[in-house]
Amino acid sequence: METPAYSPQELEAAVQQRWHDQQTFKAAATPSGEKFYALAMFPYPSGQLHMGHVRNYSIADAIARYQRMRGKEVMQPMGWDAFGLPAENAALKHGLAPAQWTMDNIAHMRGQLQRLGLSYDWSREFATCTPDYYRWEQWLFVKLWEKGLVYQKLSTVNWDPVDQTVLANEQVVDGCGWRSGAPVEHKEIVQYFLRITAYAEELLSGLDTLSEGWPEQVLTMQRNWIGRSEGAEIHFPLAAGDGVIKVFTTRPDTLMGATYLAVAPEHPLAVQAAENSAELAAFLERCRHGSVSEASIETQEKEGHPLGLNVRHPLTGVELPVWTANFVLMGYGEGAVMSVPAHDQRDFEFAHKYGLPVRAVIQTEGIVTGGEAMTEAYTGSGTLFNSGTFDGLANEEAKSRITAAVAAKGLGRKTVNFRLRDWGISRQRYWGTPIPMIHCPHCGVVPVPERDLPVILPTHYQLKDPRSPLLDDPEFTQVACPQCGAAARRETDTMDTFVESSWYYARFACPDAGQMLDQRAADWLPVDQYVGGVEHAVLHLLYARFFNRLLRDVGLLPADGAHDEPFRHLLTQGMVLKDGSKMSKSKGNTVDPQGLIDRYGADTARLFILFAAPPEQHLEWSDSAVEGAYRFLNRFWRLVHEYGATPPALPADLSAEAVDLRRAVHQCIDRVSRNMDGRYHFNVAIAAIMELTNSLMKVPADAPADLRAVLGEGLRALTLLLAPFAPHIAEVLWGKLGQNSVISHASWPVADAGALRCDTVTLVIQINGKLRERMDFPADADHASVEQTVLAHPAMQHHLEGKTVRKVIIVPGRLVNVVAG
RNA sequence: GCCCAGGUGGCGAAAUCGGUAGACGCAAGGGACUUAAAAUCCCUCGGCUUAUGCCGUGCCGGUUCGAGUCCGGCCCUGGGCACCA
Repeated sequence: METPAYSPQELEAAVQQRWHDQQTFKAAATPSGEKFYALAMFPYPSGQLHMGHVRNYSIADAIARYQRMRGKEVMQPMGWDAFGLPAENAALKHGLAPAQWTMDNIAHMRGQLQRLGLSYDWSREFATCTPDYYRWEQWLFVKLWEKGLVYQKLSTVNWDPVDQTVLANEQVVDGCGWRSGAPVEHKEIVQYFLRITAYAEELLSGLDTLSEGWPEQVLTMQRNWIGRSEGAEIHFPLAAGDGVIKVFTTRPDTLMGATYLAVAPEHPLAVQAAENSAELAAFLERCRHGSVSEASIETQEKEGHPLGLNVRHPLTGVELPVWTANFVLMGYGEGAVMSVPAHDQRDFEFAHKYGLPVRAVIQTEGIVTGGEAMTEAYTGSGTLFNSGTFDGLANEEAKSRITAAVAAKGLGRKTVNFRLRDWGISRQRYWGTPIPMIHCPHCGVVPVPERDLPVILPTHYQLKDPRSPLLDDPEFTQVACPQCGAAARRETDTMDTFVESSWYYARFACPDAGQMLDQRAADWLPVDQYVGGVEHAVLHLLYARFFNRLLRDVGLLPADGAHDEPFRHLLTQGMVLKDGSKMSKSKGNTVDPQGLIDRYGADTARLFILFAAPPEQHLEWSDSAVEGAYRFLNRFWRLVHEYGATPPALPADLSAEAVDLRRAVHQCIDRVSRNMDGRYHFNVAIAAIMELTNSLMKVPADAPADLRAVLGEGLRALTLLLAPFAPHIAEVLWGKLGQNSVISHASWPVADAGALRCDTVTLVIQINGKLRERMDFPADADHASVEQTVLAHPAMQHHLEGKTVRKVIIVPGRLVNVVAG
């Protein structure tokens, strides 16, 4: 019979229609068996699916399909992270409403995703820009405000003086506004903060519970981000007048070496001192330019200026000058540092630049500390000197002794500091969740009462400039105070879009709930496998871990310990690179996957992208390698069709050749299974599938019945093994092999231990670690007989001529190394 | 600047524990089939020298019978750095 051509377009459409009609991937409201919640990070609807999406969703779907075949009850949802800056940019550019642009993009991208044949339960889909979703964020915001977990404080933003608007770090290009080109200024405005630092200890200790399921790299990054450090808070009294400058240090042992203090340019004392010094005022003004991002602050030239005031050293009473420096961060610790040039490299460089004294107080053998000969700071451990009563102490011991001495004078204490800062969630932008607060001239800041939620974001504006249209819309801003009824003004700031992505995974369990979450969230959570880009290793993943605890603490998730962490296993996929750098919409170096899918079909696109690199590694894009995946699917298609329908039963007695082929079949099942289970080395799994296909293709059509039967067994196994990667073709070929069931719900094959057994092993024979020979041995040969056989072998005698055998190392099943000299 | 990764043939990569370096695929070259092309199938494919040899996993050094893998020190590339998502 003629083999029909493999035409993926029609085939995939038909299979997708069947899945749709049979609701193959719809998950129950509540799982009854062993549940598996598979989740890929939901996309921002930028307009076009890009390769990163295809990779992300192919990986997550392969996992979901594999777990489904392993008998788990799988739920895999999909939705849209729909608020954000690009919608405003696009709206400005094209004169559209951001809502319209966003919804059009969602419609288009939904079609693209559906074309990929991902096993989603589409009935759970939502977009975060709809009031049904963001209203619960507003509800939670008010709850957290009442609990004191939301508060207001001044914070620095990038300000474009021409466009009169706040800029995102991304919109600051070389220190200037991206549209206006004007030099960016720092501006302090009142913003809302979520008290994530109240959860710092728990977010840190929770990482220990994830050591099995999360990549070590991500855990390390989060630990460093939270940055718990033990040290001391030390107060330096002002020499003139009342008051102290508080500093935090992890090195109280070096206190006797402090020669000056440095405060942030925004520090109140710096601002106050500038009133009497034009030069200082000019310096502070210079510091007010450039991006506020940490990267730009840390890489700029280190500069400082004296404030013209002194503090007293808390122990010696000696007066030390106070400087301001552009590298001191207002947001970390107290916005001030004590400077010990001898034992801190940045202080050392700063002191040399400005001629400030260097006083060494820690010494160790072989290192010069102090004097002209010192060329860099000594930051290691050692013994104290130049330190009065502390001389001779080991520096670790000195930390607690000096802290105690300072504390005894009421000028400090031992403390724990975190690098983690509270999360500022106010955005002076339009396209986001309105912050549900009202500013009343009499009552101050008042939350919107629950009965008035949601505060709906108007969507009818046409944007003309970057300024938020909410500011100029009296229908939105004019409101009566919920407390006193007086005329009040509605808050026009919106929330950081990271808020939406911090709890969507929970909402997917109960997308239609009449409250933020209901019991179904507890039933489906935690997510069993989360898949997304490494670029989210810190921010998104930390915020979601924080939110999950907030949800627990307002009673929406059980406080049973099993629901503290939102994501049990995490796979951080590598980026798709083009020409060596990240493929991203902002860089404009994207490759449109649509052409790939149109030409070769979804199965080829998926198979190629999973085969090209292991999921965690970066994938450098290349157009040329796709053909190979397509050729393989064609080969497999022909092989199954040429074989025909239902395979015959396996005879009891198999020829040696059939036994070998059957071993290859079961080795393949074993290899693919081991590379799937928890490891997800898809590229190796697919290579094993290709390898067995090559072997099976060598079986001739007129081979003996036993060989043909093993071939049939192999084809059935291969089709099952291929199903997570190329599900459409697997579905059709499964039917071709005489199976009536849907392969998506078929059982994953299990390797037969008997078929894997092998009577002989090939050992590699080395002399001094260099490969010389290969020899076959019975699988159960003992060491003595192996050694004897190897040394007696003529080739070995030749190699060993004139040498003395000193030792023979035998690694069972692998090699023999003869040490000779 | 700080934090985290990665570096293996012409290319993407493979190598549970320290034990045959380069599976599988791409590209390339040769051949079969064909009037021809496409498709398909077969063969070769790290380097040097053409050997039963030597060298080879970014660079330098170390541990070991044995190092892509472990240790120390560098170099290069990528990602994150709190308002891109």
